Amino acid sequence: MIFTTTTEYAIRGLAELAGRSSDSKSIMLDELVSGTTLPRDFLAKVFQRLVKAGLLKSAKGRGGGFTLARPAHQITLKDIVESIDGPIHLDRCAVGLDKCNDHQPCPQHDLYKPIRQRLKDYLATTTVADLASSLKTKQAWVKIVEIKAAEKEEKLPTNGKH
Amino acid sequence: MIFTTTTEYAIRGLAELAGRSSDSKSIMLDELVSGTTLPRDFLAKVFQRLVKAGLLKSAKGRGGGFTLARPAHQITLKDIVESIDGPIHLDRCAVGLDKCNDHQPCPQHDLYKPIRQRLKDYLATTTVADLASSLKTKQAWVKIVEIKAAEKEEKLPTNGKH
DNA sequence: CCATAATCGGATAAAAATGTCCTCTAAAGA
DNA sequence: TCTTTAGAGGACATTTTTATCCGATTATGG
Repeated sequence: MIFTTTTEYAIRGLAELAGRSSDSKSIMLDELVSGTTLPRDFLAKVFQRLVKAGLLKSAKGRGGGFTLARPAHQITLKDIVESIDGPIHLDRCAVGLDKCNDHQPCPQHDLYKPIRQRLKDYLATTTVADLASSLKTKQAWVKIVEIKAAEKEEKLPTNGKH
Repeated sequence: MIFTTTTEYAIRGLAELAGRSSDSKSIMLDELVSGTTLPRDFLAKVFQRLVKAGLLKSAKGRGGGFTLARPAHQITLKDIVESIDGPIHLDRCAVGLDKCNDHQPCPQHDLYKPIRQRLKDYLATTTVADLASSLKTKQAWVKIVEIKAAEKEEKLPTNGKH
């Protein structure tokens, strides 16, 4: 829900990119996806689109790779979604009446409006920098859990499972 | 966004059903879709699922058709969505980290949470009765616009377009 | 009990989304 | 200049979603 698979790859890819390149060095795809579950070849296609949309810069050949076209805090979720899916059309009527829009609202339309507005705000204000930071925090979190699990394993060596 | 095509058909179909059967008489598919853009055969499949999910009752043969399995105000959007897509998984991390959930949240997760909660509330509180009422209001609205357009047409008979 | 009328359910098709592979092109460095 | 390295982009494969069709099944009414 909310995002398509392709869009999610774009989001994750950009978050990884922003998180890994401390300075503004370019990063290669192979490096970017290592340690993640991101599908290398498909992400390549997605990144091509992001390059054309102006969110990424790419360089061929040796020392090539990808860089953010502008600072991470200036790339929003909205930018990403629109680069992939085209203009966001959250304005459609929930009931599905095509002639329904902000100028000709149905009651349902108005009920849904505040939610839609919140979503829009979220998409417009959340940046790749936020995502990268979230990603790092989360990765640290996962690591801690793994360490604790390993410690537990040591104390219970009888159970050979996994 | 938000709903898949199939889910939207389900929503629209149920709204039509609730709006057309003043009492609890059953309605045939052909009658239901007449005057709408709902695809008859595909909706038939969708309705089969809703029957199995317990939202609709169906009757074969003469005098058959579909009825709501319970009062319109007791069928929520959530019920519909889950009948089609299975349990709603709005809880996935926006960043796409699979190990992220309410017990192991990442920062992004918490930012998105209030929106998700609002969406859930909307799905849980909006009923087929609401949708049917919205639909009727809207249909009346469209009719008024058509009439006004026709009046305008009479005053400008030179323009033969349409 | 037969003709009719309606959904059910299987088969199939068409379209869109997702995923993979391979060659071309551009850039860097020896 | 030649070789290596990286993304670009076309072709193709797979999967999922959406759509259509038709015979089977079930019920009604004469």
